[in-house]
Amino acid sequence: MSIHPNITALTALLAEKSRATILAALMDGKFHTASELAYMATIKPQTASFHLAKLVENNLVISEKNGRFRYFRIANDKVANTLEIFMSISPPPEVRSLKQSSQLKRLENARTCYDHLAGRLSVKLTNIMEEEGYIEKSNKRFIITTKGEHFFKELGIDVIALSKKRRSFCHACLDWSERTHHLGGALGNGLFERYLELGWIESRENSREITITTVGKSGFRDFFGLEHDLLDKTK
Amino acid sequence: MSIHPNITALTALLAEKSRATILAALMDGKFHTASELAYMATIKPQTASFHLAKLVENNLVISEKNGRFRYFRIANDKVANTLEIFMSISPPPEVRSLKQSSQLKRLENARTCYDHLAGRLSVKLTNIMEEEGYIEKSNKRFIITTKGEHFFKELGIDVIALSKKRRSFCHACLDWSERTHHLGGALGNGLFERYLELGWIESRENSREITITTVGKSGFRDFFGLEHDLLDKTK
DNA sequence: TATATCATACGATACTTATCGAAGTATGGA
DNA sequence: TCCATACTTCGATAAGTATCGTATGATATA
Repeated sequence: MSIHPNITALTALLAEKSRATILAALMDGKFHTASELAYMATIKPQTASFHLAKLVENNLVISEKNGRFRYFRIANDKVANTLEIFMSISPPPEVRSLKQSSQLKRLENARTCYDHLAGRLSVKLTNIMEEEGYIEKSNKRFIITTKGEHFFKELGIDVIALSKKRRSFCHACLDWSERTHHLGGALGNGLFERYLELGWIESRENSREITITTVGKSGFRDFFGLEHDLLDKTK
Repeated sequence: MSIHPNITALTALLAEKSRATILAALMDGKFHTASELAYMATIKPQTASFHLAKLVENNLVISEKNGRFRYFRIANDKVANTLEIFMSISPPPEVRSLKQSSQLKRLENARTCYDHLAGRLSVKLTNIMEEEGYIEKSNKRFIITTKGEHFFKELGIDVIALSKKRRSFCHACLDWSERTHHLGGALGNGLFERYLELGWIESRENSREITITTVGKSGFRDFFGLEHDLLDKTK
């Protein structure tokens, strides 16, 4: 007898090309309409609807109705995290073009994980925050120090408002390209939104790719002491 | 377009009950015959053969012929590690009996991960070795210190012989019940074999479960300073 | 009110694949 | 040499399911 025979329940959902494509598309953390997802997976809307119903039924995806549109999104950060794991485990696609290769590199450098930053940039920033004593790792989460409270306030983040949100506040999220932790949860999301607001990073349409702007380079250097050269070098 | 659409290749193999059962059975790191696996998955030998061929074809499993028997085993520690992840992600089975519940607890306490120790015991030992300065974590692996070389020699482990094996020597293996790292690779395997040899632990037939003997309790206390009480308490 | 758009429901179809019986191959022992 | 055992190959079958055409319901716009 096996120990965890339930593997099939989850994997069966991912073992289908169309569903996998839909989920991968949703991994940018944004809402998408059914037609949009159908187009991305190159299937008819009925088929997408069929798959989305299954994903909703199994609590991987939630939907929100708005007028005649229905918007779909990954259900929660736990699901997003699990999908990140699956993606990192699965063999990377054969690199056919130079374009694809550099796209992969950029993804490893900085990408979204559901609703916060992931990749090399995210891990670096998290490490710096830990070294500087803004946050401390405790068990499987981070806690904010008083020094950290000042830092986040200066950055323009309302820590108190964030902590009131009904979700894990300061979650240590496993980063799968870097094989270590980065900051997730409400604070991770708050930081991500703030970077966008400040124009430090830019999120591209229909992609999880994140680009660091010139303003961002200065910002991350001034606030975090992050030398941007570090990011370009692999390991 | 998705980034890693190859998820399907792996998940499709795991999405099938019989194959999942076979793989789970093989996760004890030992060789098993085709008939044995067929029996465990409650399918006919032909069907098992069919599945095993697929698993071999996709490099998840390797086979070795010995007389009229054919022995199957997980291909390598990377595959084993990946399967560990899948198992930890998938929802645990509903606990129906007291027996099953205590079995689960014992598995979380100490089990095999392919060919080395995993679970609470393994993580504790790894932490101690790191704190005592026998090993140091560097990037995604461990390195042995000179102090550590003495320690392992005293334990009766030939570090030099192990380092000559053509496999990752001192791999930091992610532990999925504990959500942190434990020691894998050739050294992890060497330690595991040595514990068995010393009679500190016992491996049960057809199970990944590991039990710590009375001799083992003293051994782990004397050599590692591990108080066995620590293991019984959850977190 | 009429019409176009978005999404879902239903039914038919075609494709995939897990399963097993029957037959075939390889090996070891009597 | 003969037979039992272990495993694989082949072919047939049955079950599951992804897909799409058609139709229906809901909503926005004109």
